[in-house]
Formats: sequence, C-alpha cells, structure tokens
Amino acid sequence: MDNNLSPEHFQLIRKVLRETSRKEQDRPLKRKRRKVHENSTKDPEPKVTISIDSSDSDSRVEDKPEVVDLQSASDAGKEETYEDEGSEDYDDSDEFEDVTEPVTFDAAGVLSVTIAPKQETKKGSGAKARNICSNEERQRRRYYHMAYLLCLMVHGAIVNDWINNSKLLRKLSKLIDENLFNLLHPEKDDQMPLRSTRKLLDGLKKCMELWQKHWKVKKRYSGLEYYMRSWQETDGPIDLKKTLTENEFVRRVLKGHGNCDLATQGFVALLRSCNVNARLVMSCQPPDFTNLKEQESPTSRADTYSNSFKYPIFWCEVWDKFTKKWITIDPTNLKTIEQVRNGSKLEPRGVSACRRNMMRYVIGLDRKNGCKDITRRYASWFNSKCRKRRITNSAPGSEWYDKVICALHRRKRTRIDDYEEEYFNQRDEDEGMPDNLQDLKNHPKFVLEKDIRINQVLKPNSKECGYLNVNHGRQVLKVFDRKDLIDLKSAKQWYMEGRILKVGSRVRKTIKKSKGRMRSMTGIDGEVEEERLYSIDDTELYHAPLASSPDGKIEKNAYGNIEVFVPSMIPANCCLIESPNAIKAAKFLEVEYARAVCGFKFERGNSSKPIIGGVVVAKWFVEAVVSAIDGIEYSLEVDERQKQELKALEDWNVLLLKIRIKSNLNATYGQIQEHGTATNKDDINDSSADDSDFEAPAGGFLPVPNADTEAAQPTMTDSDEHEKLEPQEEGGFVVAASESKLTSVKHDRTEGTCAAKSQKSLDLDEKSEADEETDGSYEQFMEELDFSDQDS
DNA sequence: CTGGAAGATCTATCTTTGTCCGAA
DNA sequence: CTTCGGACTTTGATAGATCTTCCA
Repeated sequence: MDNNLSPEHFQLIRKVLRETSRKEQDRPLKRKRRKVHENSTKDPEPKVTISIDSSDSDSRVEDKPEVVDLQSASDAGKEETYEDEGSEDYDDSDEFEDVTEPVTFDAAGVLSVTIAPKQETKKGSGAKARNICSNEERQRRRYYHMAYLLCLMVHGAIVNDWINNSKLLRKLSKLIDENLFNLLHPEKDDQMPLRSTRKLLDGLKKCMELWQKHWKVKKRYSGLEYYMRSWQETDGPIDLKKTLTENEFVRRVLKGHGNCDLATQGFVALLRSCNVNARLVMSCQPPDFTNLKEQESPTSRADTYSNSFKYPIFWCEVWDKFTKKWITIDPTNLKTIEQVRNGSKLEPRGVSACRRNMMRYVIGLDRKNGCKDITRRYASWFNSKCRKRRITNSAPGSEWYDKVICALHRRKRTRIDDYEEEYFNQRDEDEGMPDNLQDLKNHPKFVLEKDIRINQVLKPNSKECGYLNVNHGRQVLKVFDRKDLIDLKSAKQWYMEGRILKVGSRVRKTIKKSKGRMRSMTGIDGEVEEERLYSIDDTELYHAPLASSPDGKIEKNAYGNIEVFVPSMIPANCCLIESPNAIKAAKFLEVEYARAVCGFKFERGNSSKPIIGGVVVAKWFVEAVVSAIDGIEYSLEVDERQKQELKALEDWNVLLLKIRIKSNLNATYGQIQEHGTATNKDDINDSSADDSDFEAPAGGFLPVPNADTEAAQPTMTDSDEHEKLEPQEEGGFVVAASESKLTSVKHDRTEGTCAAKSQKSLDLDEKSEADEETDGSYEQFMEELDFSDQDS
C-alpha cells in the first residue's frame, strides 16, 4: 500500500517548498522599481497550493489554499512502482537540507504539501513600475512549474493505471458487439492497405458514437480543472473536498457520469476493453514559468468559458498497424478523428484559447504503462515556439524532465516506438524555417547571420539555407543551418579542456580582446590583444609526459604543480588520489608526487587561487599512498577520540577538584552550611601527602590511580557539590598553599569571616596531571576555580 | 493584432597560481 | 625560528537576454 514515487519527485517538491520558505526571509530586492501588489494587505497567511485531483471537484480557484495533493493508486491496492534512478538530482543535494515545511503522508496515501505564501513586495520609489517579478520569484516559479508538472504527470499515470482495471474492462467490453469488434480489428488487406485503415477508422467512429450515447456529461467543468492557471490564481487556496479513488472512477465510468475528461478516460478504457492499443493522451498545463509578469494585465482575465475550454486536455490515440501511425481521437470535446500530418485540430489556436491551454507537454500513456512525450505530434511549431515554453529550455531542466519521463515509463522499447520516433524526426524536418526574427532567436536548427557568436564561425563554403524578409520586405537576412557553425576556442581554453593544438593547425578567427583587468586598472588600459581561435579539429588530446620509471618523477609546472583539469590530463602511468590528506601521505612516504590543480577559485578582487584536488603519483606508489592515507585518517580519528576523552576527563577533574576543595575546606574550617558539620578531618590530612609534585601555589589535583575512586565518582553531579562528601582516602588533592596562608585563612575563619577571604586565597589556577591509566601523557589544563556557589 | 526597432535593464560569463599576520 | 591557516575584500567589462514602448 505504499506510494512508491521516485525520491526525486519528493526532492523536487521539497525544493519548491524550500525555495518558497527562503522567500520569507527579508532580502534586498535586486530590482528597484516594482509594482505594488494590490492584495498585499489581505490575509496575512494565505496558503498556496497546487491541486491535482482526479475527481471533478467543484473547487473554485479564488481564495483557496495551495496544496499539492496526489491521490495515489494505493487505495485500490495497486502498487505504484516508479523506477528510481538512484542518481543524484540535478541540483546539489544540500539544497534539500533543513526543510521545515510540512510534507505529510496520511494513511490513505495522500500526499499533502502546504506551501507558504510568497512574499509580497513593496513598491519602489520609482514613479514608473515595471511589471516584472524579481529574480527570486522567477526561480520560485520555475520550481513551482516543475512540481506542478510532476504532479500532473504522476496523476496521468495513475489514471492510466485505473483505466486498465480488469473489472472495468470486462464490463465495458460488453458494450462492443461483434461487428464493431471486427471493424476495430480489420484483416490486413494486401492489395489496398488503406482499406484496412479505413475500416479501423469506421470502427473508431462507431465507438465514438456509442460512447457519446453511453456518456451523460453532467457538466463540463466546474472550475479550471486541468487548464492552466495564472500565477495570481496559484496564490489563492484551492479547496480539495473530493478525491477520486479507483473504485469511484470505475463506478462513474460504467455509469457514464462525469465531465469531459472522465468521458475521454472512459473512452480509452472502452477501446482497451476490446484489445485496441489505445493511449491516453494528456496535455499538461502547469503555470507558465516564462510569464514573468508580476501582475496579469486586467484584459487577460476577460476570457470566455467557451474559448478557454475549447480544446481538450485529455484525448485518445489508437495505433494503426497498417499505416504505422497513431490515430488521434477526441471523443467528447471536439469529437474528431484525425491522422496528424503537419498540424492538429487539437492544438489550441488564438490568444484566448492559449491563455488557458498552452500546449507544451503532451504525454501519451499506453496500456503497458509506457509514458512518452508526444508534444511533437501536436505542436506544429515545436522547435520555434513550443520549445521555449518548456522547462527543457535549460540543460538542468531538460535533464530533470528526461528523468521524470523515464521514471514514469515502465515498459520496454517496442517497434512502435521506433516508428513514432521516425515520424517525429520527419516532423522536425518538415517544420521549416520560422518567418520572423523572434522565432529564429535560439532556434535549434537555424541561425541568422547576425546571431553568429563572436567565438563561432561558419564552415567554409557553407551556404545560407534561407532568407528572412524583415522591415516589410525592405531587408533580407540570410539564414544559415546551425549545423554549419563551428565553435572556436583559444589555445588556452582548449588546454583547460585537456586539448592542445595540433602541429600545423590554422587560425580560424582572430578576435580583439582587451588585456587583463589588473593592467588596465593600473593605467595602461585601452590596450587590446589579439586572441587566436581554433576549432576542435585543430586540436588533439593532451598527453602529459609519463612519470620516470623507477623513481616516479612527475613533470611539474612553474608552480610545482601538475594541471589536471580533466581526467585525460593525468599522465598515463600515474594516478590521481583525491584526498585532503594525500599530500601529507605522499610526503611521509617520501615518494615522488605532484599536487594536482583541478581548477581555480575566483574570488576577492582579482586574485584567483588554484584548487588542489589531491596528488598525482606514479601507479606503483598508489597502493602505498592509499594505505598511508588510511593510516593518517585512522590516526586523525584516534586523535579526535582522544581529544574527546581528554575533554571528558578534564570535566571530571574540575568537578572532583571542586568537591575536594570544598570538603577540604569543610574539614579544615568546619561546615559552613547550616545542615551539617565538617567530618573526616583525618582524611584531609592524609591527602596532603603528595604535594611535592605540584608547583601551583594554591592547590592542585592529583588523579587517583586507585580504581575504586573512579567507580565512586561518576555518579556525582553538580548538584552533589553542596552535599557533604566523603573525601577519598588516596585522593590526590593537595592544598599547595604555604602554611602561612593556610594558617591565615584559618585565623580568619576562627574570627568568623570565612567565606570571602578564604576564597581569595584559593582563587588560583589549579594544575593537575592526567592519570596514566586513562590515556597517555598529556598535560592537564589550568582552570580557574570559582567558588561563588559555595557561598550559599 | 502582430512583429520589428530601439532602448533600458538585468544576468551570466569570463577571468585562470595572493598577501599579511598571528598562532602554534 | 618556521609553518600553517585565517582574514582580507567585495572586480568589472561585456555579451546576451528580455523587457517596454512605439510604430507600421
């Protein structure tokens, strides 16, 4: 009954939470001018929540808490086993420490997360406000987007699992009569394969009609459901009254009650019930992280219901084995069947429709629990427009998304995947060149001549692959294929990657580069240096000179180090040992070694420091050095333990010393406390036998070698100090004060002014030595004794 | 309504081997 | 005396991204 989501899902959620919590702290705003948030004076603790609910909850968006709610499939007894990559999240793991927000699982397997509200920001003094959120908010939105997307995808996978419910499929299969079944499974027509496809399409159409009769759409949507929310709408709390369970899902599908989404999911179940390879397709609509507006403009709220929900979130795909293509069916919303070639009817068009339904992540969930991103099929301008709005627009985001897809994809690769991939590649080819400047910026396939970077150059003889008219046809810009671009680097930059120039390599480009800053700051600025750039083809892998054979001497640079920026820079017969103690170990063994510079640290002015990542030693010394490191680490550990023991003994010493001094005083001058009198005067006299060992003028402590004293002492606590104690027979306590001092104190005591003066005379450093039995020969600390508590 | 030009503003990148002084 | 380690100080130019405003 466990909800076995991959840990990285939760890490992500924690990250979002952490990001939000970080916002609560006060921090300087980077942007000076910001728009005041109108709602800043409302509820001091509004909750922010993502609601992913499988039921058609009637929650309205406004004024609801923000909660992530994942209804797991666990209540149906099905195990959700998502693959765990085991690898680290793309972000540093320490990012996830000290998470304080509540992330709780209740017994029913519902994960609920409460995200603290984002901080409202004050308006700057500037008269003109920029409607852009801060950088922190930008990051928060990114994480929020990811968490939201993750929840949606997991939700899709769970619903897809429900669709495979055997009871549901058994009952639905009765709706399909034999004729219809045969239509859905046509014979292969060798002469005219299209005829088979035709039959299949007919069958699907009939299924759709049948389903429309079966299904009574009670209401379309009561809230925003799975449609995209604006950032303002994610602030408000969302009430989650109902959560759908698998049983409830099955019941509703069989009854034919529910909204469009449920109807489509039911339709997929219907097709699967007669063994059609049908996919549930879901277009995930997390809030748009590329929308950086602090506030939505008021006009954008004026979207009509029909426009907002015109295009579906869920639809269906059926595999046509004759044409080797997926057929798209939207049985409830647009009620269409299509074979997507260059554009789909399901792709939202128009500004108002895109406000609530921005096609970015379309995932296909098949009957074998496969999960694929099939956005390519439906987005006609995937490379130029859609790509920019996806979290995959950055490398870490892309990595994360791949991991999520991979975790949800729980089947082996099939031929169908190959065909689909081929189709997607073809679509990429066919997409063509964008017809405006904006879409050509950062386009994965095309590049404008003016957008070629300073360290890039076109391949020789490469021709432009198209033209772009700008300025109403008054100007024509050349467009090149990105494949024809070559990245260039200077010799030094190549060296940092472990590559050196080949003999006879030629300069591809020469750029002007202002000289180092340090020099320009001293006054000789304006000097420019030429930087020669080379392509990767003009370089080869750097092979460091080998260590000399018997003694293992390694060639070092002017600073006595060896540069190991990449692993390939280690000499072939050497090894890099990455340990902070490696240098010590190599020194100790007196073998040849070189400190390895793995990079540089830039901070504080213009200074940079090399980062020593360990030592490089010849391979035949590695074993010795590693064991020496082990030894060093072990001895460090021992030292650490000894230090702890010493500290403990010292603490005991202080305690005992205080006790003994007190009892000695009590014995010598009588009990001060009202409840007793001094005893054991004889013992005290005995204990002063060893005072010759001490130089301290006023007293000291000699640890007791006898075992029974050690047994007796550890039960004491500070509170015991005020009790009358038995001085130890062999105790090492010595009042090392001179006789005269003691007598003078005694004298005072007899006159009845005990406390103040006697303390003064004893308010001296006490020295004691360690017991040989406990551990080694170390010097005891000097401790100033404080007797003030004995005044009482 | 869309897209381009120009300007404003912000962010990311590139940089690529210190010195002084006190404690141990 | 040497050695070790922490404090010191808080760069700065520039390319590129992304926003706004205005206009066609």
